[in-house]
Amino acid sequence: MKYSKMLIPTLREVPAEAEIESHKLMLRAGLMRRLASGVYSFLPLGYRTFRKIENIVREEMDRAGAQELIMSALIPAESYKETGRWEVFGPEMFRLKDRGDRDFCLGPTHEEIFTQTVKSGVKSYKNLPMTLYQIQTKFRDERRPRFGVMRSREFVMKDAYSFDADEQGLDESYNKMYQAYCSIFDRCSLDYTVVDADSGAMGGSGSQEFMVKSDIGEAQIAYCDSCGYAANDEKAQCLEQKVTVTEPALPLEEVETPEARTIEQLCEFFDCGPENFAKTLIYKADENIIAAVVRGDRELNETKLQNYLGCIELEMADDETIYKVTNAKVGFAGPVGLSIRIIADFEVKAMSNFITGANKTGYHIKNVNIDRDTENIEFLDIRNIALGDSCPVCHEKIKLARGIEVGHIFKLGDKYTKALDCLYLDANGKSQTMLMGCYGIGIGRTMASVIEQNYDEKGIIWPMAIAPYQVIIIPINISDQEQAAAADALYEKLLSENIEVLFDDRKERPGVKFNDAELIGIPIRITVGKKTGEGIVEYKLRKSSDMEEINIADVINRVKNDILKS
RNA sequence: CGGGAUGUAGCGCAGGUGGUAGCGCACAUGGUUUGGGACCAUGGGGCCGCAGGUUCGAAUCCUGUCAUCCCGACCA
Repeated sequence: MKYSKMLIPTLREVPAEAEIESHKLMLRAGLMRRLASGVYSFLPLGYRTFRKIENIVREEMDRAGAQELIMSALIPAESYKETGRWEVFGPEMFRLKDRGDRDFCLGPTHEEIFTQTVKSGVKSYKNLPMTLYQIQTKFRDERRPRFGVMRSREFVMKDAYSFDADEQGLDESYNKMYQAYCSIFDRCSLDYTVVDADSGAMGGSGSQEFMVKSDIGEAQIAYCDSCGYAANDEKAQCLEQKVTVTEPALPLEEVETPEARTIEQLCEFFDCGPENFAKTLIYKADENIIAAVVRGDRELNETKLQNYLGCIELEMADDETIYKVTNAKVGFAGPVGLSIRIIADFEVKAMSNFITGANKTGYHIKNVNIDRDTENIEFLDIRNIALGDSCPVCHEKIKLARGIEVGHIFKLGDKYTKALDCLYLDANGKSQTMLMGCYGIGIGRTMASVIEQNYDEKGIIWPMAIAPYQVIIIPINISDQEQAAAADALYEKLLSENIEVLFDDRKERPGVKFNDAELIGIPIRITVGKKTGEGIVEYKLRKSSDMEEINIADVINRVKNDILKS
């Protein structure tokens, strides 16, 4: 392709809308433009990479035996009403009505639609297992779209759904997808980690996320270098600590703490660290009010608590409710003398002579010992794992990192197939419910993650497999007959060898061309300059700082070689 | 949804005691240039987010509204 004919609106300056590197670079390199918050258009250069990622996904899905199809993004409400998700999705679903006032939505995910399709088309165990997928646009009206295409409201996702006769089959289908995902992300040159994820209150026997470690990631992951354990922090298990030091239990003492209600204020007031407190959080779990107690310096893990309680909704209680159950304003709740159900983290059991709220506005209690001072407390793991905690597998120190979720694989079991009566007849002619798995990859997010891991101060450094073009030819002076002719001949030659080449035929100064080539991240750069007469051109890889002069006749082989090697 | 900030040319920004708009880059034309974002000259481009209000007069002051971004909350 001739550069002069292409729409590549590179920007020198960073648009004010972008905060993170991948977002800035995607705008600066002319890969995409914003249309509305969380809605983006891909421009020609960006779309080439986008399609390459799609194709890698497609090839690996096909190789794993999955079949591609495409569903409508416009879906009638009935499809979601049967499983209750028309309500569950709430305002996150883009809803609309047709001229006859019938409810529709733009699909946020397609479990129901695939299940219906399989239900009507598959009747016998002989047709199972079956895995179907699509690469299609999803719509979610996110509360807060952010970081460009990382969290957008309209995004392309590959979503696959497997249907099996039994658990063993589901495991096999799941493992095939796991392998396919590894191949996909390997081919995209992504450095990723697979972590255990929470499978939600609705059951399911397993779920894993493919995470790209990055400071801008929205998920916290815990991992262990010595045994390889890795989990999303919603899932990462905190071990029950052995009680090692036991101070003699001191008598309870009520202390007036008029202006201290946060842990920070209390530390100052009592002149001690946050680990000497236990904080008591009042929650509304469906229709019940409960208290959750964790050490002062810990974070409550709502997912763990919700899974334990088995409730549909879990939210912090409002001030009024807190006053009703604790007899005190917010900030003075404590487990001692509290009459509602109390769930405490394991760690609280190991604490001695700690401080908690007194359930009396303006007062705290010192020297609390949970076993002595309270009863009927349920102890379990309800806190977030923290740096330096023990690995639940090998007991070494846990490390923390942030991650971008680029893929998620999930054993759904019979959640949807049961609700929608997706049945098959087994070998005995008996009706059985199919078991389902679902598997997603965000295409745009994957693209942004690759950039997040592959850039320098000059711009993007595309891995060969997904670069918009493999080679860029830069004639230093296009007005120079000899250079122009040599560059053009080289261009035609590369094209005839089916190499994807961008020919920078613009009448620009060399600096402009070099800077654009580096910004858009083309892996191989061939400069046709003053040694053209001697049959010499310059050859440089984007990812390396070495530049060498090679004979024009050797270029083709060199390029082919570098493409093969990558 | 709570907190914070910003809307002036394609991009980045200035202007602000009220008098109908400016800089850099980009763009167009001509010329000089040609190995790391050239120079000179000329030129095109703006309902100053939108709507009300105050005023003889509003980019500027007031009110409302919309949009965008950041932090948080929430969430397949």
